[in-house]
Amino acid sequence: MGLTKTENFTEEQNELADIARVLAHPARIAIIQYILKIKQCIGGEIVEEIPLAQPTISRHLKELKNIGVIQGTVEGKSVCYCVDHNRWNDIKGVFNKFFETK
Amino acid sequence: MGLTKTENFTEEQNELADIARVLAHPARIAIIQYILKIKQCIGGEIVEEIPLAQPTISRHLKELKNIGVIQGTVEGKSVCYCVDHNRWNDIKGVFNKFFETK
DNA sequence: AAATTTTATTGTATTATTGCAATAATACAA
DNA sequence: TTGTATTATTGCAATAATACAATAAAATTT
Repeated sequence: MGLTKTENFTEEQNELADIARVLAHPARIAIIQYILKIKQCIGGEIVEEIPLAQPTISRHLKELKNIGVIQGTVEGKSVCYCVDHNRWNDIKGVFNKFFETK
Repeated sequence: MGLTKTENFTEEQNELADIARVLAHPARIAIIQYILKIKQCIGGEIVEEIPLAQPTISRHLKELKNIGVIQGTVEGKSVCYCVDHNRWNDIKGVFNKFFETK
């Protein structure tokens, strides 16, 4: 059917799967790493850094914003992106908990 | 196109994305957690535990085997599944490295 | 050998994802 | 206001993923 039966699983399992889905693309990994490295940047820099078309980057940024791992602030014509470190730590915690499953 | 341009990204980025893709389904999370909890079990037990049809479970198990996080050993009519703890630790390491990005 | 049990594979339908081109939207500059 | 720069959205095509029914495959049991 192509439709995940989320209702059969716990909130935690769905949350982890949702985050993992967003991390499941190398461009999105690369975007996170780039922003972490240079602390903050405008969208155009990401488009220059990642060899994909601007609309495609825009979609990936949207997915990353959806799970809150990055945030974009409009600054004139540009949008300044940075990692939300609180959310980043939350996500770390979600994975750590999973990996420490006893 | 629906076709990820993996050639544009590093091996590390692709590896992390590949693992994340496999974790990006709550049933696969649930399967890993279940096997970790009871140490080992046969396929039929997983089919009873997870409310999805047997062929669907079989596909999820195949994905998990593909990244090596679980292994299945044929035992008579059944297949005994367990987590490959070496690979499990590798995967932990891949995520830890990512989350420690400075 | 025939029936049974257990798991894997195939076929099919449906939905999701990825990517780019074209275009829209927004803000600043001239 | 017109133009320019930057980012977001839409439309479309191609591919991937999810799920179940049906069936196949392999080993055990009767």
